[in-house]
Amino acid sequence: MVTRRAPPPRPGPCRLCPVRPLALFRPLSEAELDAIATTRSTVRLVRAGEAVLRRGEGANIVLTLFAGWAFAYRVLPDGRRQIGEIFLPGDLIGARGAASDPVEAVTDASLCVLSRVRLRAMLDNQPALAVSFAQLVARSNALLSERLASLGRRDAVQRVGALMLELAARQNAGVPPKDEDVPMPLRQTQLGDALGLSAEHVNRALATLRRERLLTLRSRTLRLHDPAALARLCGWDSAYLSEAPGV
Amino acid sequence: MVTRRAPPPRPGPCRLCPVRPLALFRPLSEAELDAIATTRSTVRLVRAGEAVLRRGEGANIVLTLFAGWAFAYRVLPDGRRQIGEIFLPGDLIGARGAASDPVEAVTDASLCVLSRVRLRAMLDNQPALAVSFAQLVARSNALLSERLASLGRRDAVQRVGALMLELAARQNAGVPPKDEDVPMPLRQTQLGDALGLSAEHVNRALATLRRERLLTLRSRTLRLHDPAALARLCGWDSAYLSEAPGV
DNA sequence: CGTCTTTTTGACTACTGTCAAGCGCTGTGG
DNA sequence: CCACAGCGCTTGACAGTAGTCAAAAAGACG
Repeated sequence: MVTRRAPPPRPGPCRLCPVRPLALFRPLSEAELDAIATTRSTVRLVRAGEAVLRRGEGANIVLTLFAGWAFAYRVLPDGRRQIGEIFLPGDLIGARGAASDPVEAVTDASLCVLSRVRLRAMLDNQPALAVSFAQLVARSNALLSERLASLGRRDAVQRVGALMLELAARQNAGVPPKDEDVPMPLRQTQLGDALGLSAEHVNRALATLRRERLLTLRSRTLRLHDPAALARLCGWDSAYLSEAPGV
Repeated sequence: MVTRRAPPPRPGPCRLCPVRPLALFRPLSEAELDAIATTRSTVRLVRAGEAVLRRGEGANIVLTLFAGWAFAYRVLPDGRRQIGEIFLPGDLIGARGAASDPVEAVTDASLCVLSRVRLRAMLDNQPALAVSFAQLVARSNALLSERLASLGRRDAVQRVGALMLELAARQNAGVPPKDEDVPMPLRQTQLGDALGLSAEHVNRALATLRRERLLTLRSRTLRLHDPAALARLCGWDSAYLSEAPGV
């Protein structure tokens, strides 16, 4: 039973936070951080498959993903689903406020919850924080633009390859590692929903990439055998991942 | 020759700016605005088809579109193009900084240019401005997510319909107007590049929508005959357009 | 009016989706 | 420790949507 599994790691004191360098609060000094630690309302633990943020809930809170993966999605009236942002540790969830899409956990996950009114108060007082906030959203825009290019102008094999490169790179300081095991918890159905493909076709694309000896994806683990060749095949360039200042 | 055509309107004094209610500086008082007017470095005039922002130029400047339309795009190694954000008057261009995609003018356009370092200084001093900036970036995020859903999960007719609804709504305070002429300067080739379709297929989709008496698009002018029915057909909901505070 | 761009239409190709069935791993219960 | 149940992954056959190529019609501009 899922309940038996070890829970995801709980966040500790903010000033020791291992994901802070990636997250909203990176520009703050330790002293400022201590102030926030008081402010941080709660921690949220979510199991794989459960809702991290429900429709509309974003009007009240913002979360920082501490451990685990999650994704935002939208369901069209005919039932088809499109996955938008894919969140990894350090990412900010719910930045769009009331207009935020619902978010679901891919793996068991733990998150730091911030009330939106408090966040707003903090942003009003700390311009550096507001700028950091904007930068995170700007980065998210860069990722969305890249995926838009995928859905619009890449075929199935290239889409799958480009997403694997991106997710591997985001777990490896921006560089897709060669011949190393990389966690890849997304199911093929979810990959399909993220890439605008059917799950079956994702499978066929993965088979092609495996046959070409470019990558292997088995039991939630990805291995890139030749990231450079894969990037060439997919027309993928890591530039959009850079932490380039949005302002 | 294009040069003969009347130039686009030049922006006047900031405090009288007609697009300010939509733009970055909306939260500022008239007094604060006067300070900025001094700061505003230049105005840029661009003709239809020319570059508004070149690759990498975003590292140095940010622009506010004053008049005309523009779009950001990305070119894949095989030459295919994907249009990302579509900019209308009041929109902020280049918010992603160095990572911004190149931007091209759809029509003749005029823009207010802000040096990035000055903008940064302003944001640091005016928290309201920093929050406004973050909100604009968050709104752009919402538009990108919606288009991602289009490319991933809507068929050609729905994609074209949804984009027409969005662009009509954005020119009409968020509501797609019924039976009114709406400017729609994008060529079918550009619509295709925005929607991940070939220009020919865009044309077929438009023909279908015309046949169904849902809309007419002729000589750069769009007319929605039944926005409600069109929205139903496309699974389109205007919620994502709302100016809902991102923070 | 002549030229160039944009739009339209048609025929054919190809990629991707859908439906269906079989396989396999993982975790559960005996 | 082994059989079973479920979910996820694979594979195949076929259908349908969209792309490509080609050419003509319709506008836009000088």
